[in-house]
Amino acid sequence: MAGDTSGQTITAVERTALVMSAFAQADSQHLGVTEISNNLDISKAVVHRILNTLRSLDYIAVDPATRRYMLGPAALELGLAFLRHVDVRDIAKPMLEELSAKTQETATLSIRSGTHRLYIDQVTPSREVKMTVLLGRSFPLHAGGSSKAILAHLAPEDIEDYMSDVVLEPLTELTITDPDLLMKDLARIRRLGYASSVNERQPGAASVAAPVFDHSGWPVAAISLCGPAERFQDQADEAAALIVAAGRQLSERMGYRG
Amino acid sequence: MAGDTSGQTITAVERTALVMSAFAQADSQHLGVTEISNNLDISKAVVHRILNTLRSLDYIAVDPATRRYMLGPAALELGLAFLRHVDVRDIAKPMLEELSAKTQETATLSIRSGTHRLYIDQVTPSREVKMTVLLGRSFPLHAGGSSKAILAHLAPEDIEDYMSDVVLEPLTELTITDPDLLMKDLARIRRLGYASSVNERQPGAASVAAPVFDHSGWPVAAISLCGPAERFQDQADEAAALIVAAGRQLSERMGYRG
DNA sequence: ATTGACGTTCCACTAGGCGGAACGGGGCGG
DNA sequence: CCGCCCCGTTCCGCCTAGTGGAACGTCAAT
Repeated sequence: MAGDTSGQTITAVERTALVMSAFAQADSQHLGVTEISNNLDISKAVVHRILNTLRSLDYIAVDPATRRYMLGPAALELGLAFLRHVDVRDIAKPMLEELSAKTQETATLSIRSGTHRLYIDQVTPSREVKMTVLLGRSFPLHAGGSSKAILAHLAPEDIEDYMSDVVLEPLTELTITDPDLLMKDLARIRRLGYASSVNERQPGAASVAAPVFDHSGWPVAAISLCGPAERFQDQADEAAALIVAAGRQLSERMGYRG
Repeated sequence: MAGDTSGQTITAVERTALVMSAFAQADSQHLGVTEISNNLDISKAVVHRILNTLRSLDYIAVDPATRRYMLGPAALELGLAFLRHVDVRDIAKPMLEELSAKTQETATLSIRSGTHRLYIDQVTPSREVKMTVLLGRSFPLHAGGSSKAILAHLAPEDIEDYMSDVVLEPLTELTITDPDLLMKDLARIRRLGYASSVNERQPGAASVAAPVFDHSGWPVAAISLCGPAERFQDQADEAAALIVAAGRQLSERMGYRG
């Protein structure tokens, strides 16, 4: 993944990026020229010129008293711009397409909204019998693969709250309505990294789903593969592996640091 | 001011910083090589090499389908690192909450970044019609309450520089674009201790803002209260008193000695 | 006073970046 | 369905602009 060396690069730029990363990863906010120079094995002269250049554009600030360097406001601007631009839907779209193409089943994306979750996108395969979900429709967090994938990774106290505040209403005959059973299932989901569901939310439908974490580590969305129950079961394992990988990749691109 | 050219610099690094800033300030998340090349007047080959280098270190991500570029997770890491080291935000948080609770309007915190300022935090009230600002978005120092509160308290020569170097671009129909009028307003702001603005930065929005001084006496941030113009005007005086007190308190806690 | 460590600048060398031009491919309109 | 156009990408020779070892100035601690 990272550290790809394909294509042409510029060493000066690479060094600049390394210097910035040194600040991002440092414990203390101040770093000195020599310190950076030693750590990255770049000559002091170069480190100084890089810092000086970045300073003129507010990416780096310098404390005139101590002559030490720290990150500047422009660095923050970058980070917040990333957050502003990150749109799960855009990023997930190509993944949904790939997932659907590979399995010939329906791939969906849901986001959490309080005690519910709602579908915000889907890609369906080109075949006669297939599943289609209702975009924008909201479902409680205890029924269905995507729902459980999110619920399982909330803070323990939030899960407790959900269990006590929300009545576990059944959507089908197979919806889990017993808190203890649900808790057990959630633990299993955390262990496996994905949730699976058969006829829980919709009769005749089965799914596997993985959580999507944002930069602060909370599950904000879920990505799933679903289809008609009888045929879907056959490839559930394969689908699970795919969905876990997709969830992980999507989380990374949302800024989640595993 | 910003844009200091003292000392030695590296053009490749400067260009890199400009490219990154292009992403930070862009409205859309995707930017193309040609687009950047034209805007910054850098040859396509160079832009491509810069992006490719940054990509290998996760500062930039590329959509393989569209071949367009966007900010990568490392950019977020930078921003979060900056926040970790800046304590204005932590100190201000409870004040923002109190301000918002008392007035039932939105309280914001901005910091200066060269000739701009950007929102780094906000607390919004629980009501249906309310104002929300875009965190990380940067605005020039002449438009809006928070901007003017900072500008007014810069060193006189820095204000002069700003007026002469920066075109007073209008963001709305009511943005002050006449240098003389702006100077008069700044004087008023210094006299009153707070800045107020109606429809200057955003149509339909009004605000009052106070500067926040660091230990060396320079305005590094601004704290504000803002809301929908018509309803906010009614309690502007009350809000002004609150914001002045908050600004003073925050400055003290940043090490400012009146 | 002396030392050492640090940030900063100097200077000659040459490695490395530069950019105009050519290439390849994907999308859009005809 | 084809051709056109535009975009991202790479090529290649020129030469500028970055490099880094060394020297300098400054400060703090000894």
